[in-house]
Amino acid sequence: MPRRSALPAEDGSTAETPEPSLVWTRPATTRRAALTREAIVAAAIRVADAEGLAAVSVRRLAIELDARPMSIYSYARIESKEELFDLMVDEVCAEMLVPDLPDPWRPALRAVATRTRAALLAHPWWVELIGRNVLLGPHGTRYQEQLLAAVRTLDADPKTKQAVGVTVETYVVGQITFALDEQGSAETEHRSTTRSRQAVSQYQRDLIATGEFPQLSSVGPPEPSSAADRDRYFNLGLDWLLAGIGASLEPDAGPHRAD
Amino acid sequence: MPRRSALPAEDGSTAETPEPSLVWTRPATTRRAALTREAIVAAAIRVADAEGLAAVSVRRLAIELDARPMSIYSYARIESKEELFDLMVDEVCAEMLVPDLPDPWRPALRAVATRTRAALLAHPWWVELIGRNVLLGPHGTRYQEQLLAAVRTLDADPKTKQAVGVTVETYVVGQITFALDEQGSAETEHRSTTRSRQAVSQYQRDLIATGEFPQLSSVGPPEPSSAADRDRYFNLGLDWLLAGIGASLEPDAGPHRAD
DNA sequence: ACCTGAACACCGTTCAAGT
DNA sequence: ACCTGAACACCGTTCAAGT
Repeated sequence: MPRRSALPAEDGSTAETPEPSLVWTRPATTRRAALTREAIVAAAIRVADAEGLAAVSVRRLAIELDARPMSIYSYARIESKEELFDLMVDEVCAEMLVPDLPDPWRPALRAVATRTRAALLAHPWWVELIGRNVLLGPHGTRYQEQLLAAVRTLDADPKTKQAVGVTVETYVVGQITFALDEQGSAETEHRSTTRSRQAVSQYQRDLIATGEFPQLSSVGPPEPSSAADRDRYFNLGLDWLLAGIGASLEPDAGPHRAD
Repeated sequence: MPRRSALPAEDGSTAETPEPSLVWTRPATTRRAALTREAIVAAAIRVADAEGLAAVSVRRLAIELDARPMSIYSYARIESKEELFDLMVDEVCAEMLVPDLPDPWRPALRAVATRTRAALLAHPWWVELIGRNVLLGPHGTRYQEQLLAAVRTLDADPKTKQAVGVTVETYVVGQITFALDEQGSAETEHRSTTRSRQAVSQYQRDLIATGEFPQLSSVGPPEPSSAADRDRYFNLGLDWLLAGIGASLEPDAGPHRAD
């Protein structure tokens, strides 16, 4: 930032014209040039990851990028904040793409599910947005293509194969939704300071003590599960799902009919 | 509302004392008595169902209930808007309770899944909230109890049985998340006026035309599915899931091992 | 034409003042 | 003590004015 000394020469210097800066001291790119759509979306994702979706505001992004609020609209070329959310959703979809998708459908689906889950754990707010933002950006489309590619070796009609892909995707998103409770997402952590974990489990213990919850009391209070536990149960459910798909669509491998 | 005429008698009337109202003209219950927590939560759910979660604001509820904004806080006895969301989430959990849960785990899980799905289709915003609001209200706890009751006839250790319940719940929530795209939720409908369905499918068609999406182009563009279709695919995926669970946990009924 | 400052119509919540 | 009006510190977005 070149400073121009418009002050009267109190210090004895005689500089009254704007001091011409040397090319070396001048930044090669102006700040404006850095205010690209990519930078804006990246900043939004950074804020959402760290502080939750609620912290993503046009004004906050402006501060983050050292710009004025309305510049966010003009430089990202968005017409509303919701369009910014569209861009954020699509960006995360890029992270869900598996570099080398195996050919057989089981490992392929497992790879997609694992990578999708990793991306969603890193960007928990995605789940909140996907309910209202359709998956149709370039990366979202690529993700759908990947899902179809994963099931292409299955011997079934296209509609059914698509249903398999969607079912697996669906399972991952659902798992994440509940995993977020226990994991320490930005919002969850904030909540736990407000109403202490202790008060919460005390309340649940009191409820169970009424005797109205025989199943819950026999299992005991739901203890917080570790990350390793959650991985294990995620894979267990995925096993069940893939086994069921295999049993229904590849009856030669072990015929079993659902009731 | 009894009016007291404190105005000077410009109209010639001589009423300077507060006119005593007849008992018949006085409302039996004051408006304040109607401003209960139940009424506030019900109004919030009504607004969220009709116009989406974003339309639920303290000020809006005040208007809806003919009260002042801060009265919402005092009468619902909430300390923040987020606590109102907690109450809304728990209220919907009540709708997920199945009146007569069958004993065998398959029909029981099917009944829970179906009813959960119906509740979520009626209150799409629930999914948006559940990511950050733990299920620990009285009805939420009752729902967890129901999930455990549904799997109690399964021959497996408690942890595994719990995983079965969570997996099914997870599947339902995931399905809803994606179903909302296609169904006409409040927000989605608003969106479709902003960016026309036509522009959207045109964009996707152009993307596919690039040839980068061999799978998608062979399946054809994703046509909007009917409600009946969505029911069918929901049940299809649920069949796969239940079949997989059965095959893994009841190997006597048809041994099949997942790879 | 593209960019943006000021203004508008909202928010949730604090807090002091009312009863 | 309980309730609430006014005020505060934010929002997203419009629009007219700047360049």
